[in-house]
Amino acid sequence: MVRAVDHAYSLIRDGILAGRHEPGERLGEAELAELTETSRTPVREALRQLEMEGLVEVLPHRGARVTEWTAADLEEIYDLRAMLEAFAADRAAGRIEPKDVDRMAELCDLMDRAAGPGAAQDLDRVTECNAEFHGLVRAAAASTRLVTMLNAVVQLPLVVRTFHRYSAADLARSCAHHRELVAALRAGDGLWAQSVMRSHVLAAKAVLLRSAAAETETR
Amino acid sequence: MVRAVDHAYSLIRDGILAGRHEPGERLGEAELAELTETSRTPVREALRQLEMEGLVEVLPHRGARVTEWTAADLEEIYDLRAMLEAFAADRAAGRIEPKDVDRMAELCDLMDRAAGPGAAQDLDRVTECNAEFHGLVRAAAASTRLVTMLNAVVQLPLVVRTFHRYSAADLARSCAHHRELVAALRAGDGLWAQSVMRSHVLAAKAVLLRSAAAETETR
DNA sequence: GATCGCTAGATTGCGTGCAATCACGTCCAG
DNA sequence: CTGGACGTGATTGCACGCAATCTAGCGATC
Repeated sequence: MVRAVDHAYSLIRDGILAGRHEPGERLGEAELAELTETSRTPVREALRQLEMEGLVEVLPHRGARVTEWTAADLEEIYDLRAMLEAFAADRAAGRIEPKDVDRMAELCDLMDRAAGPGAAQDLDRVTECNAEFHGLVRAAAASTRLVTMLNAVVQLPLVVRTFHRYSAADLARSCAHHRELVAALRAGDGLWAQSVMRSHVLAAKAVLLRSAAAETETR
Repeated sequence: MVRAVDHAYSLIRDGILAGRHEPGERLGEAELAELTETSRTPVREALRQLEMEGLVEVLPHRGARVTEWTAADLEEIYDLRAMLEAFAADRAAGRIEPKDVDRMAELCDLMDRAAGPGAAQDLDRVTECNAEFHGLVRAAAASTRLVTMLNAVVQLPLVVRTFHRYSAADLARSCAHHRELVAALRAGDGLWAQSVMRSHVLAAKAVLLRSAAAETETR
């Protein structure tokens, strides 16, 4: 059996990311303890951890709430992420192993297939491959602190189920970025890798803000 | 009375930063509970928080230790910090209030005086002013997540009492950077501010690595 | 003599009880 | 009818106890 803290942590975290807990919703310790089948102690520690990662906000004597994001927050987060991912790509270019680059190329193929139009399209699979792809870059950057920071900044926008907002053109551009990044890493060119990665994240930011604006329109 | 968690947190944190706890030293929960005059519960929460900030490492069932830093770690941290502080300076250039820029200019004068040679030199006072100076930049950047990340990355090197390693020339350059940053912010030029800030942090990194190398020599 | 296993002590992980604090509804005064 | 004080219920913050796990020291076996 794993530790109760980790169990509670991933259960609460997944609950937020999957949308089972609305932003702004109150998270009572007793309630979560029942949900995770543990006591309040591990729940409290898990909440502290989630607070550090920005997924929840806890106020003294007032409990925890799921963090709410404004459009300005999202913009800020994506700018931060663009910078951090670019930095990671730069470092990765000088350290990544050929076999990891090969795996990234494989993932590109998988994503191409899963992102293709028609009934076979499987956006959840794309999300999965995308996560592994970027995970390889971060791992190659070999910086524990950078990874921690990126985790904090990357998980948040997952709440909005990003790929479902992508148009066919957006998806195509994203795949092109991935392939170009593989080329840059294979060439060991940090400046190139960094630049592609920045474009990649800023393009994602544009998609998100566009579709967020569209949502506001229709209300 | 403030919360026991905060009390324990700052006490342990200060203890590490002031060098009362050696890197690698084991931090027992019972021991810390006695030290902070609370029970193990708030100590545990404080340790979790410190782990997130990278000051301690906790292993399951094996307790917490003060984090040890290698030269490669320090280099990595300063590169990260250079990037984050530069980003903050860029954002600050577009948002900072004139009165805050004025205060920064004042702080430059104070630092000049405290850093001057002779018996009146007061490096702790320089450290203090320096902290307020950079704090104003970060506050003006208006990004809670960025501030969190910077705190995590800035506190760590404080362990090594940075300014005491500065030569007269280093100090002079640092002051020049500060004045230039004030000019860039007053001009509202984000690119300039960003560039100066990057230089400033990378210069600090060079000082640190140089003096760390010298220490290794003499051993 | 070295390595492995075992036992004892110590330490962490977790559950639970109690006091402090907060939110909310009610009552009273203006 | 509105504003404020008060009381009650619910929730968090903290202390403590017990069980699970780890570390260290000792003895046995190869």
